[in-house]
Amino acid sequence: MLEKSHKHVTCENCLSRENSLFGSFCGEKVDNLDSQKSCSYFKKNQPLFIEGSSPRGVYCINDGKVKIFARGEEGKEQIIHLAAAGEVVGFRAMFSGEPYKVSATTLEESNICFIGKSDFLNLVDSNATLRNGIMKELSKELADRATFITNMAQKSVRERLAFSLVMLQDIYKEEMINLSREDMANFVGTATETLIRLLKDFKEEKFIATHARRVEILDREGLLRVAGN
Amino acid sequence: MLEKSHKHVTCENCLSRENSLFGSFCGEKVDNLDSQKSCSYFKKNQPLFIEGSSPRGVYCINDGKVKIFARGEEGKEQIIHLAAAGEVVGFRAMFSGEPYKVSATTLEESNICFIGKSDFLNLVDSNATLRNGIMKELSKELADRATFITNMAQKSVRERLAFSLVMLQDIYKEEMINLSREDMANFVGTATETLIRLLKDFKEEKFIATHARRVEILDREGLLRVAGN
DNA sequence: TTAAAAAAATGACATTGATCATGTGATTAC
DNA sequence: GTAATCACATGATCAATGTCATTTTTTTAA
Repeated sequence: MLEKSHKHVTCENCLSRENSLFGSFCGEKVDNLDSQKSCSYFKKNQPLFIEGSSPRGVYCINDGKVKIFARGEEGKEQIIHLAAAGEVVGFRAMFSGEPYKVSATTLEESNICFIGKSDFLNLVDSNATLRNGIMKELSKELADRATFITNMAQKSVRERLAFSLVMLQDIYKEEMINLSREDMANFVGTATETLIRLLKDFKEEKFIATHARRVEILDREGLLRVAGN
Repeated sequence: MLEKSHKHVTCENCLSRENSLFGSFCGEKVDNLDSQKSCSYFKKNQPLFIEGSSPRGVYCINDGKVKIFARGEEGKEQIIHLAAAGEVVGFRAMFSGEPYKVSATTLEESNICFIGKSDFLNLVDSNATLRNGIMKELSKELADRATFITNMAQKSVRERLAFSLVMLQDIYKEEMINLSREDMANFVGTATETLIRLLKDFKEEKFIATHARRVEILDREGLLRVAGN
């Protein structure tokens, strides 16, 4: 596995920056950003921030994956969003002026840069392109969540799992999906046992294959058909 | 019932404006806003915009209520948000640059003002307070939807209905809740029959009373207890 | 390498809540 | 005023899915 802990990252040659909120930055803006950020290595299952605490800044994922989740009453996690390289997480609560309503934890070892609250807010104030990018991002995510809610309310677990697997493939790209069954269940919104049973069904129906915990998508179209999308 | 069709509304003395996104406006800004808006009367169940169409501007509710909903596969509505006087609806899609992913329809007769896309975007560009208000609003709503998703995934219909009734009371204030059983079911995310049965249970347990279709909350605390919040 | 712990998998069972059928009451249109 | 339509309500049924118990496999740590 990639040894992420020794990577040295500058914003200038950060590949993840290209598609990120900071993708429009160039020249001295990049240098400026680089001087404001601090970069650190996160182990698997290490929290970036937790529900109830106050935001201190934003996290820009250079490499790795992060789950954003809320906790229901009995403490059960509901994963709201999975963030991959290039995504900036944690800025929503900074605008709302309230403590975090969700938590963020790494799903694998990750390199993640941090930008302090005031630096970030100054950037937003002084850069219209960044600002528009953020408004666009917030709006898109709002639309995504409307779909999420509708799926949750109207689709069966089987349909939601099929859809989730396709989404997961988009996040994991060429890699195989590598999530614990519990996390997967918390993403789909079901019990772990139910999730495992349905994965088995999908395996028998040749939609997927499993290699230990890793899941390989064999028939994306088929899954989309099951999902009814 | 109030005869809303003949109201004449100016932004200056619009009570709903106070708590709205435009609450910070004063002096010529208000006059300016007033000259840009057009105000119209909407009948009950009249659409403001529908899923798939492109945003032409934003709608500011002076009086009345609006449901924001998505449609699932078989066309079943899922109500994502209920908007009351003072709320501005329809601006999210304007920032995302995509067609509406949701629809908006009045729930009762309403007075609603319209501000065209370019006028609104100019306002946003030139007014930092408005902009911050919008970012705050978007972020808060994002957090609300995380809770919504978690409730959907982890709570029983009974718990969700209890919680929904409390939310509805906050929207209807001193008035009684006046929603069709179908709309209520589409808000809670259940079948109409199930909703009706549970309302009956709550009636027997003295949490609510019904007057024809109207629902009166008798025991808000009790409902919150049932909801587990 | 092996023991211990954690995660995954399977089975049995109970329960929720959706669906379909039907009836009753309220509102609308002519 | 009456028919027709729509919303509300209730009953019966059953599949989907959650829960609890147990076993097997995988991972971790000594």
